[in-house]
Amino acid sequence: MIRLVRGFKDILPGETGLWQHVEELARELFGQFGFAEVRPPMLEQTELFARSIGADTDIVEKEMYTFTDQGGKSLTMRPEATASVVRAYIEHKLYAKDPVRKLYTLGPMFRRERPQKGRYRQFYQINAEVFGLHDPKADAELVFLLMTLMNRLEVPGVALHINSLGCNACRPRFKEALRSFLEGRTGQLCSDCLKRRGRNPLRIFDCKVATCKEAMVDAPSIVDHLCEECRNHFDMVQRALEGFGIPFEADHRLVRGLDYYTRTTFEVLGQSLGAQDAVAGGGRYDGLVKALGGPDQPGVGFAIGLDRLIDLLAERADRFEKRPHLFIAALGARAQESAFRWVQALRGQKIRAEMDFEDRSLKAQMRRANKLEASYALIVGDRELDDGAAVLRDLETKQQDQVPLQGLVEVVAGRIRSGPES
RNA sequence: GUGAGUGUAGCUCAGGCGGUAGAGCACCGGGUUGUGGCCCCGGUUGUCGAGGGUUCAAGUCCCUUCACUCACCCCA
Repeated sequence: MIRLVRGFKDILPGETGLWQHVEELARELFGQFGFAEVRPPMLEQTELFARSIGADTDIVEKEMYTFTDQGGKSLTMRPEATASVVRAYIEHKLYAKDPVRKLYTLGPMFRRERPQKGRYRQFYQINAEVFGLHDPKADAELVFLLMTLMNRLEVPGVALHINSLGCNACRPRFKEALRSFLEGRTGQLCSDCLKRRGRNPLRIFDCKVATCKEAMVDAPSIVDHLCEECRNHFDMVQRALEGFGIPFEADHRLVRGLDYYTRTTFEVLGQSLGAQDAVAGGGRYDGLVKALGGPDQPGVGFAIGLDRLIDLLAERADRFEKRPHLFIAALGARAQESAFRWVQALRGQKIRAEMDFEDRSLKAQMRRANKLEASYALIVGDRELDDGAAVLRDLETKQQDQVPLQGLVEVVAGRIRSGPES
């Protein structure tokens, strides 16, 4: 047997209804907020990701599906969407008509990580990006959009964390302050953190090793090192969020793994997700568009981890499965033909209808109707029945229970009186 | 890449000390019921993850391997 590739998964009937529901609701909401959908390809030139995400990041260093195609080009299955959306924004000069542009996209991403709960090698994201706005209200509105989606989906137990990472002016100064703080604590840091100290000391805030956590208790806080503009920006974002009535927690230890983020960053954490508890994350990336060869336009965006979001809603999956409304049971060959016509006619009226093709026992057919939770089962018979009157009586009582098809179908035990055309 | 746990019917799982497989659910047929959801009777289903070894004999012991799960790491 050929099995699926490690870290990949099939999304099966039973779950797809929930996926569709989430996607439909998201599309509707994004539309209401003025976002337009873009669909960039899943394959890009490798360089795009090296330049945007950062050549030193884990994603680019060891997690990308990269290969050389027959033309000798290095291509990569996208590990995230922002880079592609920015590329498209620049390439098609979407800023020309109006530099302010709100875009969203939805689809699979690929990273070759060790699979575990909430982490797959092909995973799905919904991404939203806003270009052309420096205003902190843009950050806040984007977060508001994200939390509104969580609310409409009735996602249980989520918490919003926000932070500011500063800009090119103040972040380097903070990094230095952090490094000198860590000078005296070399002995307490794990080997990973010692490496991080040189490259990206901010990441040490993330470490879960007990001694590292201890060492960081008195560490300087980024918020105390922000320049005036960044501090004001962060304050305004928080005030705007309060204005929207969104509860959040300012978390000065929140950092991001992608190099392009500046100023505002945020994360939505889901309880009950285990170690991979980030349902959504995002932030501002004011230098990215320019760095990729576009105009000097700012950006803010987020990505929702759909697989994790759906995990949080999984108990309700069954509710969104599409089932036939009506199951038509037929006894005998002639009844089968009539039933077949009926089923087609009903479908033509957008009623989900089903039947058995084999001439099986009534019991078997009823059992199947039941299993499908068809709200209604009709009997169309041309076979001699012991007590046709009883069948008819039974049907009539059911019709009263469950209205939708009254008048559409008229049936008697023993033979159909009116066909689909009548 | 590192570590731990698990791999027996479609699903959930039993299978002391080795003697070549079982239950419940599901599925199929029948009975009963006001010719459907309850109940009763009967039936089908397994390369016991894969490969090798020890043994007269291995699901059960040993080795290897693969997969899954969770955690580290990283991130959504």
